[in-house]
Amino acid sequence: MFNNRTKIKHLLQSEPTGNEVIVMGWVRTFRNNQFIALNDGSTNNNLQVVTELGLLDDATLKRITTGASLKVTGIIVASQGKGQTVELKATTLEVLGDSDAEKYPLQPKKHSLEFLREKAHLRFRTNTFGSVFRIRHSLAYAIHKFYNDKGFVYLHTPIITASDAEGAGEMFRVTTLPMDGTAPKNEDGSINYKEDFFGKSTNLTVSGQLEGELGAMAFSEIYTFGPTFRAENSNTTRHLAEFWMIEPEMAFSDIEDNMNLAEEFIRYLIKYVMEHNADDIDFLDQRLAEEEKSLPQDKRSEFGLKEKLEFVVNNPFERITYTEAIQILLDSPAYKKKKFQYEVKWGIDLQSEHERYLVEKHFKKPVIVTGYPAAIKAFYMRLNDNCEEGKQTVAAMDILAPGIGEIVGGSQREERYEKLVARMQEMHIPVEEMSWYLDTRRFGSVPHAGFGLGFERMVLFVTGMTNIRDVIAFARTPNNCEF
RNA sequence: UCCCGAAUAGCUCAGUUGGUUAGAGCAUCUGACUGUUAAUCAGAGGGUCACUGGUUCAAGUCCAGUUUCGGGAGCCA
Repeated sequence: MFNNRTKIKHLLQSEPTGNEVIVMGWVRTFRNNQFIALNDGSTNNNLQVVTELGLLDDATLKRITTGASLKVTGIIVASQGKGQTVELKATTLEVLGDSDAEKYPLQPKKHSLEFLREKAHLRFRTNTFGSVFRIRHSLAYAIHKFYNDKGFVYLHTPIITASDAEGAGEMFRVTTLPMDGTAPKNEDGSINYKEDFFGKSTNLTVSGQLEGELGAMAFSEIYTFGPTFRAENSNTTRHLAEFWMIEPEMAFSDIEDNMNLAEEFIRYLIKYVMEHNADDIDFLDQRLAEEEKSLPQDKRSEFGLKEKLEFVVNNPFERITYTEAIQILLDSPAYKKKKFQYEVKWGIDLQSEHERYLVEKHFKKPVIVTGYPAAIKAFYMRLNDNCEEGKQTVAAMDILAPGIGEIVGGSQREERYEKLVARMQEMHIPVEEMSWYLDTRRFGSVPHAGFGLGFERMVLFVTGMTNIRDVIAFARTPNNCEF
């Protein structure tokens, strides 16, 4: 019975046909006892519902409050007012759900993002979060479309894993053993995980990459897209304890192919959203422009949101090696004026301030850095041949985005069995436990490469939002697991 | 985890060198108006000044600790 309704987005694009339609939605504001701004989440633009005098009794009028849900039957007519071309002249109106005006937290005014973060269950009903989450949806859809169209197989890698060799940070433990001290113990007093649900110690995944590689060794190209968990005590605007990650993995590919795919991928996603969510991008663009007005001159960004997205779509990313990056930093005015807090020399991991300088000051566009020192990168990355003495590098690549920092991290994988095993031993990775992984190098090993793209960081970049907690529905961060 | 900052009405914020009864706009409620666009006009209600302790004749204001939030750093996507 509810399916004969018309969506507001559709109605707003239609002519004043004089046809009778049914709409349902939530009241944003009620003006003049006569004009209802109704929203159903299909767009930020509200439908103006006009109730003529005498249509509704006083008791019903009082129930039309911000947040209340309505079913309205009416005629689509040309609007006499200025803010819209068509409006709905109501013939019948039913309040589906009341919303106590004294208790409903959202007002028809601008709220701070901090306040709305505490009301995450209701913030979808605001323009900003409406736009953000419609865009998030579009991005998720576009990701599947991109890889599907290229013939990649969507592989669901496990959420629960016994592998603790991924080396990507602290993990959340998964167990059914009691926490009150009565868990079975070994002779040395440590917990006996043989008695646990899986017969071993298990955790939530920090990456699907290693399993992804197994898939790539059969399907040639796979991608994963799922939740990832890191138990790091990170309190920043770009880290979550539970986040989503896309990890493509391609056989018969090297670091060049990897960079090409990542760059094409990012550009595709931006283009898709600019085409399919133009209204939402416009809204966020204006919102950001308003925000910027209240900032001091030197804190304002050079580009508006749309300008930034268009620029990224139309200009190739800068590609430099780690060694070149270090040289640029050493030659920079910032370095000479001792502006950097951290030391710059070959062998260091690039700090935020260094990445920001390269991306925001020097190149002013996304930058792909390749060829990092082996000592600061993971065991599975392919050792580059013919390196200078003492400067062994790996075929790693990080994509650094303005305002976000690292948005992609990837590499060509070490496909040579002996070199991989030697590297694992060097880095104290338990080789026996990883024999399933090493089997790919024993049986028909091929050059292959892949990367991880942080989904929420991508949403941040496309929406121009600045806090990662505002682009995921219910953020999980240290000390916060509400809703 | 470290550094910096903040916490006053439902929301956003003001509150002077410590000194009467802590204010404004918006929201809410009551009434008026009825082609409005975050409607407008008039009136009303609304406060554990985050918490705990201290200094003082006197603390929203000063000090210490705690909690929470924000920004930055590290870890990373």
